[in-house]
Amino acid sequence: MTLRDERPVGAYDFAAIEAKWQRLWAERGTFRAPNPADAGFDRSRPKLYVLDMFPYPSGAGLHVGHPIGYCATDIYVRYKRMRGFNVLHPMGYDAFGLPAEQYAIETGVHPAITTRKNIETMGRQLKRFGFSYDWDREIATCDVSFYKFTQWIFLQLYNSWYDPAADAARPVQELIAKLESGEVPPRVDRSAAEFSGAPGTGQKIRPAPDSWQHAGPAERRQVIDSRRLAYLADVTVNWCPALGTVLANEEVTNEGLSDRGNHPVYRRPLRQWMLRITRYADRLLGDLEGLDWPEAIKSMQRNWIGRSTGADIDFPIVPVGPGAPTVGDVKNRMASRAGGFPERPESGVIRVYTTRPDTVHGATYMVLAPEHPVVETITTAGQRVEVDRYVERARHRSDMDRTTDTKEKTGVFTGGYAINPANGRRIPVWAADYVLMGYGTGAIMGVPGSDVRDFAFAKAFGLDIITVVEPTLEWCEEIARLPKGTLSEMRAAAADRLAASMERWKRDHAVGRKEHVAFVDGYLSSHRPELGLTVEAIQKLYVLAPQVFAAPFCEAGVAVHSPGDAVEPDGVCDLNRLPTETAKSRIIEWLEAKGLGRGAVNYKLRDWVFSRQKYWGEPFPVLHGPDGEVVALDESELPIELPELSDFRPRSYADDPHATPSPPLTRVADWMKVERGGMRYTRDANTMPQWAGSCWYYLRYLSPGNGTRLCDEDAERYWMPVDLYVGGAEHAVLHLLYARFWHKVLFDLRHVSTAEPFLRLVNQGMVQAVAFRDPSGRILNQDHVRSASAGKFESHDGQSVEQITAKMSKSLKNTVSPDEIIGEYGADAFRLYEMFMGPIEASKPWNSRDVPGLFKLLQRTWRLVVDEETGELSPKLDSGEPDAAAVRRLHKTIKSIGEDVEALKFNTAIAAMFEFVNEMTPRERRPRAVIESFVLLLAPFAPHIAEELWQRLGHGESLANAAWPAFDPALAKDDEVEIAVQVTGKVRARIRVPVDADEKTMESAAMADETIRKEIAGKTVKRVIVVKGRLVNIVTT
RNA sequence: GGGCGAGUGGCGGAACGGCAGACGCUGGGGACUUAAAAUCCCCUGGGAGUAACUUCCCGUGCGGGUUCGAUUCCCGCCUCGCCCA
Repeated sequence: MTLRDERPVGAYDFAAIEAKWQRLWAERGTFRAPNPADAGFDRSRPKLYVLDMFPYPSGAGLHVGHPIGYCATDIYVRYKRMRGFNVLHPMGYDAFGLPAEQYAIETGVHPAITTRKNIETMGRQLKRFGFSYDWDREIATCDVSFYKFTQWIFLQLYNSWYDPAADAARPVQELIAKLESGEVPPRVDRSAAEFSGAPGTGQKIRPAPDSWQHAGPAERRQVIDSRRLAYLADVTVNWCPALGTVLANEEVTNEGLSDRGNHPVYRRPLRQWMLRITRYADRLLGDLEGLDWPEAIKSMQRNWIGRSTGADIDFPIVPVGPGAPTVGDVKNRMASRAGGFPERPESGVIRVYTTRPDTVHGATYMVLAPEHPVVETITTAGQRVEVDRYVERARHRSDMDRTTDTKEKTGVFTGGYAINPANGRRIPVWAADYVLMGYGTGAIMGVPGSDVRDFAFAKAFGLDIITVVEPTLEWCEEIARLPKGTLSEMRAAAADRLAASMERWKRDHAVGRKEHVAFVDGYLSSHRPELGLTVEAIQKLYVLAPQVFAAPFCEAGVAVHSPGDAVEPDGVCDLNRLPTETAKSRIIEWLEAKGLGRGAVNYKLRDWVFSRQKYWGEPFPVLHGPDGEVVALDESELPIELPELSDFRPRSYADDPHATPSPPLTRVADWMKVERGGMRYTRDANTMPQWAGSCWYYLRYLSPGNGTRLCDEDAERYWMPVDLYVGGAEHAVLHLLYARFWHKVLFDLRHVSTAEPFLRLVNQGMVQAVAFRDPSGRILNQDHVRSASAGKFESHDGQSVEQITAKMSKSLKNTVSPDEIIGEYGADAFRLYEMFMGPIEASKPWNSRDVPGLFKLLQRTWRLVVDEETGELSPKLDSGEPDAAAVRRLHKTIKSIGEDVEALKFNTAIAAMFEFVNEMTPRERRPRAVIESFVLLLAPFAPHIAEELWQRLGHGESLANAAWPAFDPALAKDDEVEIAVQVTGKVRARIRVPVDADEKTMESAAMADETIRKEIAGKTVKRVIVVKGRLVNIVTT
């Protein structure tokens, strides 16, 4: 006989109840949200758009971590519906992407089929939770009806340019008009991405035409194409010939091999679609201010955008070879830059970007990224072999690896020299991979006295180090503080170390630096270890001999040696004794006046590489012409459907770094070839990255059936922006930044009405797993552990084990499927437990042992209403006038739950429910009106049982739209409260006073208490602090 | 290395600068039962003392500070997590 058969007829049968109400909600369309134009729409109600980050439909199904955010938003929207809001709460699938394609390669099953199947499975799982989504609005990004508009948005990007005058994206037609009128000069806008330096891949950049009128069609096209928000460029990518694809940085190991398969990866330029997100950097940065997002996410985005201010400076290259101009000629040419600072660096100069132009006098060398085009031309015959070898090796290293400063610095001297424009000094030009082509101009001025990496580089290769910023005394104090030992030991060690390195330095650098040598000698004689190292001595030492230090001073200070003592006096910019900020603006003024440089803003943010050499994604709606020209398709030609393909494998090129990748789509020959107007075109064989669909899916929910527009205009104006967006913090940067970017483009082009898509963002925490560790360090899953006594656990073989928190993972066998929990306790109990675990933003461990507690709450609620033996309403329900105590408890509960749900503090809201049920359970008479109100309070959290109880209590309508119980503060108020009486901060007594007793009354009641009288006897009362309704603190001497 | 966040009973966690540990789990005791399960009630931070308690002491990672009063605010340190490098 099973347990189930023994249960009384009226027992809480969650399985039947949940199935019944899920069916009824679907049949009745309870959660259908009408759009403004639809029947049944009520404009008098306020709107609320609550969005969950949609899932990728993986074959593995959900584990208990996934739905935690969905539970939270469902409670919130169910509550808001009861408060009279029109709620939009949709769900869909992020269905294009790599895992499906990977699976297809392994099994040969078409990704469309597996994806469809996974969506069905996941949909079934999601529906078991009883979420109140409007399922009529379900979308999947891989549906043609959806990606038609992803392609449409791409066309919008392609057909737009960023108009600096409007500070917005505008149609390309406007650019053409401005070019024709001469308002905009016919300049080719080359991006840093395109300026990748490796020759021979892309189109030749033609020189800018003198005027639009005289430009030929190809020149005109280039001017326009170079301004589009979507453009083709040769960018440096991680090319893995063996896998036949380009890899993301995360997919490349530190050794420069592919994450999967350990194949060599090469950094090489490849022609890719790029999106000009960098034009939006300032707006993406500025508009963060108005968003109600977690500070951590905002700062991650700020960090990612990485705006910095500084200057671009041109360093002329010292010419070599017979008949070359002299250094003097070059200086003269630079001095006569009457036309100001050129927009693009002319040949013969190296342009750098620096955030510290004030330190330019301290630039003692230059470094070019190995990919920099000047490396090719500046390298002297003698250095050629070494440079080529170095450049080749650098191609294998990832950016991450190259810039990690724990690694030894590498580099090679090119043999060439440049001239420091600030002081006329000749300085060597190096190539080194710690400089990246993608940041700034791909070249830097080396200022070892003021930059950590330059300092390490200069030390490693014996380059000059000059201090141009005097360190602050605070910094010198830090330096004087050494880790261990007594003060005198520390000083002795510091002095010995300094003395030793100074001796070395004296040997190497004595010539021509009399002052320095004199100082060092003086220092050694007067600051022997026993005398100690003063902070002032350290400061002076750094100014004169920075090379003896372990690290440079890189903060703001006061300029020195700017210029130093050995330069030509005429026309230099004197920065000495200026604080860093003033020095920066002074030198920028000077550089701009001379045409040698200009103030500049730089971003870490790069333009977005938008092509993938994959099959399972959105095809690009463009054609490539025979001359390399791009023809964007007309909107009316959309969608461009992804063609059928049976072999998804990318073509492998063994280990040929120069092979051209051929994405899977190139194999669909008849699809690739297009003929129109007698001309032969080919399609673009790349597809869009997985981010594309998720960049705008929230707009498609607004009217998923619309076949002609991405969304209805009036629906967009009504529902947008998203009021609350809930999802994991792992999307903090990429998804949320890309989506904001697309949204702003659509906003500029007047397709949407708000500048930002997501007003409020909440990140749910991760769900971890409870695990146990035995004395040998083995991790056990909780099925192999039993609890021995309070807090003590032991394994089945009797060893005592320790409870720990671990990641939920398949390998540890500690994943929990929601299906198991729902099967045993029901969806309502599951939802309650997920929310009771702790604050929504916190990561916390799942503990299945705790679930029955929430199940019991529901059972006890059930028994408040239903007599289990008979299945009838409980005879203890009392239809008479509710008593004051019950009413008071009810109103306290209304207040707690209401406030907590508004603040998304669901764990404490559930605690209030426990308190209510604990108080009602022992009662012989339970006021029916009070219990009915409680059922409404429970409804957002445990909707199935609440609907069932509501119905049994005689209500014909669903409570989904019933009014939330009104809170009356007067009814929630207690008559008396217990307050604490402290004597000098220590609680000595607790007394009861009327709830609105004033300060005087409270004080005299406290003074009247016997223990307090004894406590303060013989002491002088200095002061009495009274906090109304809380405590009295008597301060005695 | 830098930035951000977090450290509270055996566990998950509560606490507008005002009685630390709400609420749940675990554990203990009791009622009901022939018995068990279920259910209901009571206790459950540590220590000390008492015949009884309306007793005392300690306690929110560590060390300081501000305050009548600090889990909460400020400074320094330690540990863990996340992001960036």
